[in-house]
Amino acid sequence: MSRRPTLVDVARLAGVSRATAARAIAGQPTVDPALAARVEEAARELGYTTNPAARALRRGRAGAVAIVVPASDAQGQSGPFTAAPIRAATRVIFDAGQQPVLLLDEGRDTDRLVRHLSAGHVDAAVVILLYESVELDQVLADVPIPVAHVGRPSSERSADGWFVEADQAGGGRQAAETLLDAGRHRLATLAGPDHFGPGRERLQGFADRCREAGVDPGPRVPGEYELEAGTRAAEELLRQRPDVDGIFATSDLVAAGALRALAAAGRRVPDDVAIVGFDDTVVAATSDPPLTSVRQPFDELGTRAARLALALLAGTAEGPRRQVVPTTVTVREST
Amino acid sequence: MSRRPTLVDVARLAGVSRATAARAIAGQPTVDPALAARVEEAARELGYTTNPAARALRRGRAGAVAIVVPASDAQGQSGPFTAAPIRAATRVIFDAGQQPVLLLDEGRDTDRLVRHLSAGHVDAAVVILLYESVELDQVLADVPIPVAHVGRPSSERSADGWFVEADQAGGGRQAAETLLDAGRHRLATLAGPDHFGPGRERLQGFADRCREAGVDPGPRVPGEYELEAGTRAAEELLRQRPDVDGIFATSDLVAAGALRALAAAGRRVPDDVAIVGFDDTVVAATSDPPLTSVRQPFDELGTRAARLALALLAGTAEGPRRQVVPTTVTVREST
DNA sequence: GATGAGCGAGAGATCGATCTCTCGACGTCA
DNA sequence: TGACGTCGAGAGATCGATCTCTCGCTCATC
Repeated sequence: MSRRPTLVDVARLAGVSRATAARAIAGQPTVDPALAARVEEAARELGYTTNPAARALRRGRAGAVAIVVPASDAQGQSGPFTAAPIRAATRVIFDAGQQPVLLLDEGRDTDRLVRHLSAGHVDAAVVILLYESVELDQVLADVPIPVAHVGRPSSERSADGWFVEADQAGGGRQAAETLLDAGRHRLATLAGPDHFGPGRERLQGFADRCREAGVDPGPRVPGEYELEAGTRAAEELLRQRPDVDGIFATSDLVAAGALRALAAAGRRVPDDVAIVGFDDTVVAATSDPPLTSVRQPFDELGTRAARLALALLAGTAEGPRRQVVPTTVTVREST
Repeated sequence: MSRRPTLVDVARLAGVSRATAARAIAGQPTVDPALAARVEEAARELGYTTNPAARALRRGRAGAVAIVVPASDAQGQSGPFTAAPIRAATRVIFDAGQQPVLLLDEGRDTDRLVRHLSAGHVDAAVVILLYESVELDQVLADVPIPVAHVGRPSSERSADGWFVEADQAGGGRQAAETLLDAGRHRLATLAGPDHFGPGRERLQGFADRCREAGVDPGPRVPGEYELEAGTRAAEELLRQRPDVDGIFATSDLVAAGALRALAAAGRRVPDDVAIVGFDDTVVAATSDPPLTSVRQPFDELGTRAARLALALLAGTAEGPRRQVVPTTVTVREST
C-alpha cells in the first residue's frame, strides 16, 4: 500500500513521539540535535511532506492568498495590464509558502466572490482594481480577511483600505518633461473618457508640469481609449492647432491612432511632431514609428501589493495606507 | 466572541446531532425534510459555511486545482497567449467549486513546482505548454495527480498524458484558403524559427492546402518571431519573388513587420499583396492595415483542459488522449 | 547530599467535517 | 399479535498536524 506517509510514520521510524517529530521538522530549537537528525533522515527516507489540510485545520489558516482580477475583457484592454501584476503577486505569494489562488471578478455575481473570500478558503487577498472593476473595493470592505489593493480607492468609504498605485500625475509630468526636453512648446493632449480618474490625473500632472515650465499645455481633445478614436481625435487636433509640435496621448492605443492621422496629414514623427503614449504596451513597441511611452510599474505594484497582503496577515504591516509608485519613461522613436 | 460558527453550533441551534446537520447540509436524502429545513434555517441564521480545511482533511482532497503557466517573458510574447487559457481554466475550476491555484514555471527550479504538485496542495493540474516551457510535460509525468496539458507532448515519453491543442496544420490550411479565395496564386511564407514545432506544422498545412488546389506554396523565408525580423524577411522575400501577391506569416509580429517592408517597397496591401498573420493578437488589430489573422482558440483550450483535469480527477475522463481544436480566421483588411 | 532550576520529550487534547456503526421507531406481513 | 425489514438519526471514530500540559532527567548550587 502506498498511502502518503504521515508524521506518525516518521516518528515511528525515527523512534520518537509525534510531538518530537513535529518539533524537529518545524525546526524548533528545543530538540536534541541527534534526534532531530534522526527525524529528518526518517522524513527524507519516507518522502514525508506535511499534509496541508491538517496543518490548515489545526492552525486555522488556509495557507492561501487570493489574487482577484477583473475578468471583463479577457482579450481586450485589461489583459496586458493585469498580467504583470498577477504574475508578480503570484511569485511573491508562492515564495512565501502560500498558495496563490486566482479569482475572477466577473462583474455580476460579486456576492459569490465575497462569499468565497469570507469562507476561509484564503487568508488574505490582493485585489487588482486597474481599469473596470467598479467599486469592488467598497464591496470588499466587509470581507473578514486583510485585503491589499492595486489601484485606487473608488470613494471615501474605502479610505481605510490599503492601496498600492502608480503615480498617474507623475506619469503625466514625465510625459511633459519628455516633450519639453525635446524642445517642444506647441503642445496638446489627447484625453481618454472623462469618467476615468487616472486619465484625468495624467492630464493634470502634464498640465502642471507645463505651467511650471511656463509653457501652455495646449488644447485637450477628448476621446475613447481606442485606435480609431485616437485617429479621429488627432484629426480634430490638427484642425484646432495645426502648428502642434508635441502631443501627449493618455493611452498607447490613442497615440497609435494619432500616428495614422499625422502620417495622413503629412507630418513626420518625430521631426514635425513628437508624441508620447501611456502604458508602454506592445502597441507602443510595434507602432510605426515605435512610441515613446510612460510605463506604469505593474510588476512593482503586484509585488508590493502581495507583500502588503502578507504583512497585513502577519500583523506587521506598516507605512502609509496608500503607496504611490513612480512611473518611468520608455524612450523610443516618436520623440 | 465572534468565532466562526461550526457544524456543532448549527446542530445545537437546530436541535439535532452533528451527523444530521452534516447530512442536511450535504443535501443527502436520508433526512426528514422538517429537520433539514430547521438545519438550513439555523445555518443561514448563523452564517455557517463549511470549513474548507476540515473538509479537505477528512476527504483527503485539497479542493484545489493548479494552473501551471510558463513565467518566462511576462512582458513579451507569451503574455497574450497564456492570459486567455488561464482565465478560461480559472473560470471552469472555480465554477466547479474548486480553488484555482496559479503556479509559475520559472524554468529553473522545476523541482519546487513538482514538489508542490505532489505535496497534496492541489488535486489536479492544468499545465499550459504554449511556447517555451521546454519538456515540462515530461517532468510532470511522475506527479501523482492528474494533469491536463494545453499544447503538445514534447516527446514520446509523454504520450500517455492528456493533451488539448490547437490545430496548427489546420490553421495553415485556413490561411492558404483565405489567400486562394482572394484569388492569390503567387504565394510565399514567412516562417518562424525551425525548432518551433507548431510553426512548422502551420507551414505544412499551408503547403498541403496549396498543393491540393494545384498552387505552388512558394518560397519559405525563415526568421524569428519579431517585428524587425518580419521586415527583413519580407525584404528578402521581395528580392526572391518580386511578383508575390499573397503572403502567409506564421506570426502576427512577423506579418506586422512585413507590412512595413511592403509599404517601403510601394506595395499596397491588400491590393498588390494580401497577407495573413497568425495568432490574432492585438498587434494584428492595430497594424496598418489591420491584419487578417488565424486565431487560435485559446479560451476553448483552457476551458477544455480544465474540464479534462476535473474529469480525470473524478475518474470520468473519456475520449481521446489528444484533443485537437480547430482555429478560425479573423478577417480584417489585409486580404 | 539534597533541593531547585532548566530543558527536553511524551501523552493527550484539539481543530471541524464526515464516515461508519449502531440503535430505536415505525410499518408491514404472516 | 409477533417478527422482521426499513428508514432515519445519534454516538463515536477518523483524517493528520500541532499545541498544551506534564513529567522526568540532568546539572548546579547551597
